[in-house]
Amino acid sequence: MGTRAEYATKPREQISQILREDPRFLTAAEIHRRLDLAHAKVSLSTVYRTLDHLVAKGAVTSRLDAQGEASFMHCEPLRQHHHHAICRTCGRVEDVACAAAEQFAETLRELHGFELDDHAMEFFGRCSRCR
Amino acid sequence: MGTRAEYATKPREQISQILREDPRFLTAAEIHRRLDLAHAKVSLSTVYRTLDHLVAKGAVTSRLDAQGEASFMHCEPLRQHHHHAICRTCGRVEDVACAAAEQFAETLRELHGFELDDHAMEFFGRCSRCR
DNA sequence: ATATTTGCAAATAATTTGCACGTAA
DNA sequence: TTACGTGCAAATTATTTGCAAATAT
Repeated sequence: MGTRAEYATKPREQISQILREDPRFLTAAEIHRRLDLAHAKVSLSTVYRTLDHLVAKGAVTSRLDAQGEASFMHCEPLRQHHHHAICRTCGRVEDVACAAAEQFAETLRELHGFELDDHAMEFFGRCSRCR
Repeated sequence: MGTRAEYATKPREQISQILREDPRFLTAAEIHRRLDLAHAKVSLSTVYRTLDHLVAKGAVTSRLDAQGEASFMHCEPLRQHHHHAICRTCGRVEDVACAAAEQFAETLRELHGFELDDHAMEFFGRCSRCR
């Protein structure tokens, strides 16, 4: 019914692997470039469709970078609510537990009468390796 | 020298006014539509250029909506660092003082060795009027 | 066998740009 | 008068889509 069959294809496996091996947000174009380097002939539209598929599946998270370009990272956002700290130098992403946000929700309710139902937070700086 | 002259033109005044009168993030297309309704004949490219100008001036803030489309709001971000609470029902935006973020920076440093130099936070829910 | 996935080329849609003309100073 | 701004049409760029061929089940 609701769920449909899912085929294990080479492009999907290759794209998943690229994402699993690199904890950074990559654009469709960057992934396509890496496939080229690995001599995997996958079209750009397949990259887009596969990424959509992985996001729908819950295996990958996407965000829009500063230029408004979509980028993707291997990350199960449904597992536990958390945020990301993105290193400006190496691009590496670390998961950050969500705690302050809960507290913030309380503040918002008290000061603004605003009932929170979602939030987005991202942090930028230098990770411990790059400092 | 560095700074260049700035002319007060009708399109700029009209666009600024639209933004000043509505505390919501509006897309270029939406602003263009409102100009039309007001029988102000301004081209869409002028809307884009004017918005860029206002952002560069520091009078307007922009963000990318969920679809990746740029939207703009009258807001001087340089005045004081703060965040936004966006009402899902009416779209009205309230400024939220940044305080928890400072505290969060400390947590990040302790737990991850991550040196924070910027952050972005957005909150979604129902404002006091819409609850 | 057949449902799903892919490649290719063409279509979209937001945004930007070149350039000749208009306008504020 | 001259630097700055605008309109228009064309270019750019990321992303999506139609469809026929390929592939996994």
